[in-house]
Amino acid sequence: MRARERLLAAIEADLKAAGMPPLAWYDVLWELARSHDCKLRPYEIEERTLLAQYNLSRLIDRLEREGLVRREVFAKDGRGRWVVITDAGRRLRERMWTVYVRSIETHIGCKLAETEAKTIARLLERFL
Amino acid sequence: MRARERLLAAIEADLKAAGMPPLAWYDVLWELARSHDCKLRPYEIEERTLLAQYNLSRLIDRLEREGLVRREVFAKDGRGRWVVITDAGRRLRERMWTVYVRSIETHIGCKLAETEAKTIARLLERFL
DNA sequence: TGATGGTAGATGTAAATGCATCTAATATCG
DNA sequence: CGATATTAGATGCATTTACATCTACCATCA
Repeated sequence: MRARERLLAAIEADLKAAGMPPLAWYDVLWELARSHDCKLRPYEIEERTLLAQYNLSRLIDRLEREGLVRREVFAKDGRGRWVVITDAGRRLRERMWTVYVRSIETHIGCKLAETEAKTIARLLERFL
Repeated sequence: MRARERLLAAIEADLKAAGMPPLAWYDVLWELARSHDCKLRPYEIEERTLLAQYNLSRLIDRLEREGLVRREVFAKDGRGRWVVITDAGRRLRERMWTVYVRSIETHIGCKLAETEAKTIARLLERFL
């Protein structure tokens, strides 16, 4: 819990210092960018990011307001929506990644050997 | 990050189901209860819990409003305060612990062997 | 001593979150 | 078919958090 607190604070600070939005934006944009058609249903984003439904709904509002994603109708089910990443969204994600990857290397990579990182991942994935 | 998300959600849910306040309250009460004189300076709580200063200040407001802690003057430095845990605070912490410990056992203990838990702790403490 | 800078903690305001609930659409089953 | 239940996502409202700044006090040093 504490390690996560420290690391997240450091990474968020790096993003902010580079004039970037919060990490949660990255997570959503990344899930969209790597998805099959660059679009996902809100509930799929929810599952992948573990964001709460009502938080995600509003986060999508913000992303949409910034032109990073677009909501489209989901024809097969009138209740559903597609969330589609835009070119601007894709570009922002890439720019965020250059900051993020450096941050990961600085705060995490240099403190863990490959095998150690794998060990942590193996043990922690039991909780998922 | 995800493991923490899942675990914290589960633990918070257990606390809430038992009619208890959030885990952050526990953390503060616990730091106070185990401190030398059952009192700490706000900045000490901040260091131990990693809560942000402005969040802690308001969390202490809430705890004080509930009669769980008391703010007292810190004679040696007029800028400082003592935060003192009250009997009610101590009792609440104990009641929270009975829920919390069960929650830890349910969600964590049964999924990790002692040595595995120690491995995680050893690796993650590099970030602290 | 008194100007300057730093520290401890509080707080106004804006933004985000949590909770409960709502709307609209679909699924189920008599 | 029609009533009822369920699901996807949005939203009103209260609480909490973030950011910036403030107040009060202390430390330093010319």
